[in-house]
Amino acid sequence: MPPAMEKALQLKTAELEKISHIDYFNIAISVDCVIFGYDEKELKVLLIKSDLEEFSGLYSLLGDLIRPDEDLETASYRILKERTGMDDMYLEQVHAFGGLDRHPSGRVITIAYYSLIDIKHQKLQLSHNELSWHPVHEIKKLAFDHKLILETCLGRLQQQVLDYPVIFNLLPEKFSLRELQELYQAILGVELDRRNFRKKIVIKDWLLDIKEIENDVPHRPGKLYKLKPELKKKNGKKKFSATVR
Amino acid sequence: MPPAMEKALQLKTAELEKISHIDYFNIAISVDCVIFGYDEKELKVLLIKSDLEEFSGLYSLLGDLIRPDEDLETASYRILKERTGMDDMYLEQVHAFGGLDRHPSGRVITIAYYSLIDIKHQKLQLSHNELSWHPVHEIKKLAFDHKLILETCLGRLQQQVLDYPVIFNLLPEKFSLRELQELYQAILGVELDRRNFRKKIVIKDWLLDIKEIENDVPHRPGKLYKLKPELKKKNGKKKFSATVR
DNA sequence: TCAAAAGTGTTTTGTGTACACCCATGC
DNA sequence: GCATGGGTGTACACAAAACACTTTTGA
Repeated sequence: MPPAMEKALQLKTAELEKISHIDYFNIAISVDCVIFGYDEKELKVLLIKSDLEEFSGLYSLLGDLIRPDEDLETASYRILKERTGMDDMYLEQVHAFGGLDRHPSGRVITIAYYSLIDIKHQKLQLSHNELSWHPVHEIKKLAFDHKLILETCLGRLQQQVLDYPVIFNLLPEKFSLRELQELYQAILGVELDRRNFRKKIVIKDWLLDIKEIENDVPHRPGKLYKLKPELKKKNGKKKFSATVR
Repeated sequence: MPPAMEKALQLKTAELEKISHIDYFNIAISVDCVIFGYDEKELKVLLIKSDLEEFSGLYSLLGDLIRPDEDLETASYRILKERTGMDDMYLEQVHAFGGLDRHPSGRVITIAYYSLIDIKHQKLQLSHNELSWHPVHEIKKLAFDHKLILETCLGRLQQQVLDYPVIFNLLPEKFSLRELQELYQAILGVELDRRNFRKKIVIKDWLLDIKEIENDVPHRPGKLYKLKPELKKKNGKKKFSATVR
């Protein structure tokens, strides 16, 4: 018996004695990452072809079992690093999913995170050629309960974009207000008025005018902005002052 | 080897082979419930004296390991039922906590829920005399990482009370607007203007005037209200239309 | 000179907030 | 009649939404 299991036998909880102790360790724990990207004016998610027979032909989120010596965030960052080559990505825990039959091979409880990444970022290396980006709104069916997980994470993202400067993780460092507006529209699924959008963004005081303009556009170039550096923390939304309500 | 563990060996994940398979089952999973109540104009939480030596003298949240044959919500409801005698309580998942050293007896990942209950409800039976209600704002130290869990759940509750009619689970069926306002104040930790509060509540259209008035009050009695029955679902905030923002 | 998008301001409407008085009841 | 909270309305500030024209650039 491995030491951690021995240790756990010392746990005192109300009902522990009613069930064979070893059964409590028949549950595996995984992390699944919904990795959002933005390209061609669409919100996309990074998926992999499922390697389970039960789900042949279906795609699934990127996930892995949690190792005994790593905490939840460490596991998530490991998956991101392994799959994309990047670290220091924005990451946020969303929800735990623990349905009895969610995994065909056994009981697996998963903790879902979402992550935001610039698809065009030079460091992004999709190590595995079974990985591919899929437009979020065109996804019909995924392996496991991953469609539900995706929808839950999208909902959380939609809640957060209005109050916290997280969206910039989906854009290159320099961007125009048009690109930013198109991104909001893609995430929220609404059309926004250009003038009102600009006013609202200015009020939030997130942007730095870097005194450059677009080039290579077949029309009048727009000004470029950066996210203010002090807001650039990849994780920990607690650092931003939430909107007072 | 128990069957679920055998099954799990079939799991194919990127890094599985690098670590002894059995280690993946050295992680236990629990549920912890932050059970909020409201009494004497204070928000309270139901705690139990910790039965671990390491935490002697400290209180902890109510929790238990998840059984192999129950899903997360089932485990939470079981704990609520066992400890309070009530079922059909409002319950909401908040966050998973998985720090390596959060449990002194071994690796335990916990999924935190918060629950709302009317302390005065006739069916509430605290089965175990080590259970007691503690004012949330006076709690300084708890066993494990339960202080952090409590704060996280309180934060979530504070977010939700403004947009969803969840707070009524903390009140008796009939209540006055004064009681409701005092409850909001206790949760949010702010003073509210009485006239503005009433306007805001009326707009939300959550309340039913039941044409009764308080008695036993040493002043002019206020009107009594109920939550509209169609909003009374104990769980599933998805049923309420979220505030458009 | 045309196409495409940038940039900009005013009006209206709704919401949040601050604030004061009279009323009904129990004691 | 006094203490206590119940019940109500108005004015101001700010935010959100609707809406159109001129400017700049590349092709």
